[in-house]
Amino acid sequence: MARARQFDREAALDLAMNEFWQKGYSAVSVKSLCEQLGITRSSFYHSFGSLDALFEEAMGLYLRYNPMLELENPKLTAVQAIRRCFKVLCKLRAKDKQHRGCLIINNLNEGYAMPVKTAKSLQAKIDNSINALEATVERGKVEGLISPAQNSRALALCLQSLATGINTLSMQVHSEEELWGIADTTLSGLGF
Amino acid sequence: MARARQFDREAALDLAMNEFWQKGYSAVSVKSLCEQLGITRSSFYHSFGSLDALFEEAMGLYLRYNPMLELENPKLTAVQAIRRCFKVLCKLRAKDKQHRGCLIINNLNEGYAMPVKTAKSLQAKIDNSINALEATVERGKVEGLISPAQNSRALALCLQSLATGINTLSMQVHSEEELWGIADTTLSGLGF
DNA sequence: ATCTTATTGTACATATGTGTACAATAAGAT
DNA sequence: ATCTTATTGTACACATATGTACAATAAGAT
Repeated sequence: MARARQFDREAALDLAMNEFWQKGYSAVSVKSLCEQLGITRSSFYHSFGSLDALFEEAMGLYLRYNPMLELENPKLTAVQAIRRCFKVLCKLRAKDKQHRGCLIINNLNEGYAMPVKTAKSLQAKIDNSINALEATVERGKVEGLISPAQNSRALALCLQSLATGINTLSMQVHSEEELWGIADTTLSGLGF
Repeated sequence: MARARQFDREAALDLAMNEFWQKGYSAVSVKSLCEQLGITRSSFYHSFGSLDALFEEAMGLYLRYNPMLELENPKLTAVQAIRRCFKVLCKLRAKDKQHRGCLIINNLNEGYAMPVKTAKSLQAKIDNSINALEATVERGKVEGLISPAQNSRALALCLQSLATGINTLSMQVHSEEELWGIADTTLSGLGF
């Protein structure tokens, strides 16, 4: 059998995720990551392939804690699920002492620095979110809690816009009450 | 008298603004700017001092076209001004063929790459926007169009969140109708 | 014509970053 | 004990980037 890895790959991925989150893709270099990890670039390229491959892995890890997953919660009605989803989001952002906002949204404007494939995969995450919201609105119509006269796509865009706004504002507005105030007021106004 | 400048300073500032807008602060270097401008770094440092001084100038130029300026329009009621402001924003973002979103918001997550002073000046722009919105809500109360029972700061945060959401979404949602749909629906829900 | 001085050109010293190549290492299966 | 092979260490060859220093340039006021 071959020589074993001398460093903790999970811990390295975790650190990388945090770097991309805080500083953004184009401010993260292979060199600086390796220095923080105490490994050589040689080890890095062997384990991760490239910086953008690592970035994709980091996005994957990040999305394991995605508040939008609440939308699939089978115990909740569509409207409850949407409200819960925003509640969880506000709690999560307020709890973050580093006020990092959202990794995905923070990196949307770094497209030029990435391989095209990576930039597209990033944008696809937003599309997925919009689609999940739209599906939940549709579910709300079936459940009779949302008027079928409403345009589901348009409502989903309102919700995605709200999520984006809260994520970004959370970098400067740190109080959970204020963040939830935004969500609650806007959701109520939209009929949720 | 001294030797005259050989390049167009305004044009250079314009190009720099666009670079910061499209690529973000940490993806812009003095070297690449100079190469695009066909000037030496020597000339650059003489004219602009440093990259972050240029960035501050670029923000200043950018904000000369700020849709939030509609809030000060004396011919409009507070509610009209707020709606107009979002209408102008949607039009502006949809018209941008490069889908750059908002320079200020795009760079909020680049704070780590900048001198602290510059990062703070960036965040102050957001605070200014929130304060301008809050003042307009207050004006609406005076005009009798907004209930005095409402929390002005909370409503201002809802509006700032909406503006942020639209700015960011505009990088992927290019239709003016869809963007305005988000603004119109959300504004109506909030009572504007 | 000369002088002043902002601007420009060129060079230096240094730091950071990338990607590859190849030899040395070591875990554990045979 | 030997062998296999992923991992690690070291080095090479570049490319990119920063900030400063100082001499050369040229516009136009005197």
